[in-house]
Amino acid sequence: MSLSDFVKEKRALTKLTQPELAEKAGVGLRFLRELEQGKATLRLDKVNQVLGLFGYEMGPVERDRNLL
Amino acid sequence: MSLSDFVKEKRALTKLTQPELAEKAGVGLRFLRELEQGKATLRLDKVNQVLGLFGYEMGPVERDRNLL
DNA sequence: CTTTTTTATACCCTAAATGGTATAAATAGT
DNA sequence: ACTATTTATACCATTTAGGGTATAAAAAAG
Repeated sequence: MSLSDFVKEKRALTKLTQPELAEKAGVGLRFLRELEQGKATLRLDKVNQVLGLFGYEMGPVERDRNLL
Repeated sequence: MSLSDFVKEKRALTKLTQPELAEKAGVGLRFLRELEQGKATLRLDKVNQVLGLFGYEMGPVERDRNLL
């Protein structure tokens, strides 16, 4: 599962809009959209601000192992 | 285990110097050093270029769970 | 269908991340 | 001890990510 899908799914589960999630995470709306659209050149700390709301953070995982 | 420690450990196991790893990964030496020193505002794609050499990539993981 | 809400796209601007290089410090080897 | 190798720090220049905003498209609600 890609990072963008992960965020989209978590946001759907919490029933937040993009502006709401962006505000809660303390990131710009522009950033959150690029995150959900799979932009590769994102800043790690900003991604972590978003994942933190869901109890997650970015870390090294083995490639091509699909988690669930 | 932090990302910086993860990279330092992997690099030690492969017996590469920072310049060697940086070159193999296609990132600047400056970047690799900041990575190993725990800088938070790194670009995700650059981090992935490094982790890729070790068969890893950045992905969401539950917080406070220590892997190994 | 129409209206409302949500999401996507397209700009501009500023801050800062990255690369490069040169020097200093630390570590390893003899 | 000294020397060679590796790593850390400090600077400059270029590129670009991120914030903001305005508009357009799409989805949801009525």
